[in-house]
Amino acid sequence: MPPLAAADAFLVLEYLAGNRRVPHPVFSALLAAPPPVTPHNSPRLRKGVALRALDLALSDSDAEASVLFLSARAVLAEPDLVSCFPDHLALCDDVVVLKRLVDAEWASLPASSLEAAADQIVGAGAPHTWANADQDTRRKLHLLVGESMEREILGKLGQDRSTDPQDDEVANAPSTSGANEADRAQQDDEAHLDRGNGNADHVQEDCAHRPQEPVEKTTDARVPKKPVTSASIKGKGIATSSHVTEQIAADNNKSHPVKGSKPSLMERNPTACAYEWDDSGDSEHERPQRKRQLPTYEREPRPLGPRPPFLNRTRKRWTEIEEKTLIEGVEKYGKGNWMQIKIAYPTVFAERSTVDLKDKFRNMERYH
DNA sequence: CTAGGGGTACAC
DNA sequence: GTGTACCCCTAG
Repeated sequence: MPPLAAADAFLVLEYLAGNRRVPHPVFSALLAAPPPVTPHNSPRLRKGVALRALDLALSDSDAEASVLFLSARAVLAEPDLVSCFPDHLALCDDVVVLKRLVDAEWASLPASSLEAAADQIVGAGAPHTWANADQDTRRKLHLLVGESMEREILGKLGQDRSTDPQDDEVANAPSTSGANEADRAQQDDEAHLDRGNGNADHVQEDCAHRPQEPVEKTTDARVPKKPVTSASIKGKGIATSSHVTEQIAADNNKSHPVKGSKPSLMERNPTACAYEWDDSGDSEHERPQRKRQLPTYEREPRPLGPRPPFLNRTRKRWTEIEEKTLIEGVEKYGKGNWMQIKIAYPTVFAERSTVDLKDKFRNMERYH
């Protein structure tokens, strides 16, 4: 894997700085690692660093309140950091209140460039971005978000991508063509981006869940009798995310200039979701609005002994959309590349594991 | 990570 | 009871 470019490292660090679940020592190590990134490039990064220093000062559980308070005051008075804190923090004279104010500061951190860019592509800004994109940009956006998401976005715009011959050309190009390799390579980037978004929103704030329409039991989704041609993507050339993102950012800028002097592709996606590692939860109905408060990596230990059957997951029937997408994925990536398929359709398969995909396809082969 | 075996739930 | 759907476990 090639070393991270400074610009990419900055984007990652800027996001991580404001992610309170990333432990301070881990973040410090990342900050110290090459390529060097100056925290002064981004208000979020600066403030994240400052809040981490404050967190550290307030985190000694053994120390008395007065000691914590003095440590915190020292941080608040540091010349490099003082401009990052609002005045009322320095005026606060109670540790408990100060901790609450710090929590509020964490919660009010601005979105990172990555999140903001994702939002522009698949989030709230998507309709505007897509509506103003020319053919070339649209094709690149397609490569980034994937077919399912593109359909969703264009659906909102009242458009149909099937009328665009160029898109079809991209989608249907044979696996040996260079165009398709680029497709694959960029879809890899898309996948990475998507995962990043999910994580981002997990921490950031509300994440509007987009359930698939509850289509009842499929009647027409049929698996091809012959196993689908396996189109392995392993070993293909992979474009770096920075190449793709820079190009699209440039194109985006052309078609609709956005705020700031350095618009980025990686904008925030309020619709993306990530799930906590919690075996007991059914993610569909219990997603807190503000997730930034999550304090720790800890996870409920699984009870020992034999596990009662089907207590971990609720049984969820496959929708027609899921089945069709699975078939499409197998046609595209080949049977057996379940991880690739899951990554390629993160929204559709958000609640399906790779094993689920494999099992479902096996059942479809068996019984259809 | 994937394939395959096998258990349980559910509809008929 | 039977067939199917969904899920879990485990070996490679």
